Amino acid sequence: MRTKEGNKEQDILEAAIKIFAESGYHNAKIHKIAELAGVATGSVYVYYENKEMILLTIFAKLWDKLFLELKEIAESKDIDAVEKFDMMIDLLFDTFIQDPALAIVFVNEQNYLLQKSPEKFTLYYEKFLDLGEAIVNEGISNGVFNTKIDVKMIRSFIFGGMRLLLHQWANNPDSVSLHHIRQNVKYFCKKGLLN
Amino acid sequence: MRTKEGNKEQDILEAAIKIFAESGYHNAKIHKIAELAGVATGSVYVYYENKEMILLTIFAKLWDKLFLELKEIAESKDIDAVEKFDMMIDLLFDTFIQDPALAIVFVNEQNYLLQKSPEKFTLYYEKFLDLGEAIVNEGISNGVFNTKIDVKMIRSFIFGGMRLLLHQWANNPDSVSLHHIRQNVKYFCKKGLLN
DNA sequence: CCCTTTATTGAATCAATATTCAAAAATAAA
DNA sequence: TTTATTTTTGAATATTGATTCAATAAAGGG
Repeated sequence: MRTKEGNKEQDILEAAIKIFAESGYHNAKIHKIAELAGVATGSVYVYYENKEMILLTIFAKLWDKLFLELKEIAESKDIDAVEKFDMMIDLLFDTFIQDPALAIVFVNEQNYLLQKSPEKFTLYYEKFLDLGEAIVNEGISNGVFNTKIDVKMIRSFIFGGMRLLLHQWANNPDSVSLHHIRQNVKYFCKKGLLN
Repeated sequence: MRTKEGNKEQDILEAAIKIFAESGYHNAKIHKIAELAGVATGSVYVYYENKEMILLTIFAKLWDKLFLELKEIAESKDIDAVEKFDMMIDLLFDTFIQDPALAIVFVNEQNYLLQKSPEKFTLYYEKFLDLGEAIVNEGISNGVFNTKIDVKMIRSFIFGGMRLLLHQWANNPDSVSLHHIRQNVKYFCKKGLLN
């Protein structure tokens, strides 16, 4: 009997995020991922069925985390909608500030996956956006947010805007502080949403 | 002497937009583009150096058009900043409403090109965003737009938000009217921007 | 210390497709 | 017509890189 040394599954995933971020999914070579992870090329296939499964795993874990944390926020009884909205923005920024490479992969490859195998994760993605929508709707019911706005649309708009800013930041983290971006986004969105 | 029949260069470009939209750039096959354009595989290479040049040409033409038209708007003396802002949003929506496939390619492949050969077209892209920024700055000088906002940031935010909405619409044009999207975007942004 | 089991390896395979190019076809001028 | 020139063709080539798998290594139980 031989036992597994270290956590190659995780090592490979982390290496893949870096390589995908650097070269883009389609130009990323499996042997480069293996090299960075410190394993043999073949080992990658012991842990992941194929290249696409690696990408899928990255996204599944990310959306899972985001969904669970936003759920916590959305369901909290003693926080008002405006505050929840703030926390949602923070959640996204905080998630990516810890891993710029993940932010790049997220922005660049999300559309590809959505096109390639929607059934596999449209679910998570939609569930997350639905929670965001619920928060805004709560604000509307309570009379703090504007009723003139189509919430489904604005949730996508805000999400798209944040995505682009995150991407720019992740590609060049020194050019602007994420804190500054975050402040502006919150200010702009709340001004747009509030009565 | 033999003369060219029709306009294969254009036919190929139009076919490429459709195929890229449908399969994504990386999964698009040259022979499929040729087939749709009604030419032989080899003919594609008579008109375009390689696959990437086709994509580059699509973007160059698009950005060129957008830049020139926004320039017209931005430089006009007898339109105020708020109206110019409106027209800018309209310009983007009008461009893509005529060609949903182009909208999909635009959203999906822009980041790839930006990463692959920034030098080749960062220029156009930046020039367009700069014009948008100038419009907002004009509104600030005239006291109609809010000074608390970082214009460079918000121009990206708005652009990113519109991009995502366009993408959703282009993938499923019947689900929402682009007119409705446009109204909401204008309303939300102006509320966010105005004093 | 051997044996069995499981983990790891990486060179060889193999499929996919972008690109090339020699041949064929079409046109216009002579 | 014939010829010269340019366009078009699509089968053949060449490359690349994902995936496989037989061989090797390590670990634990007996």
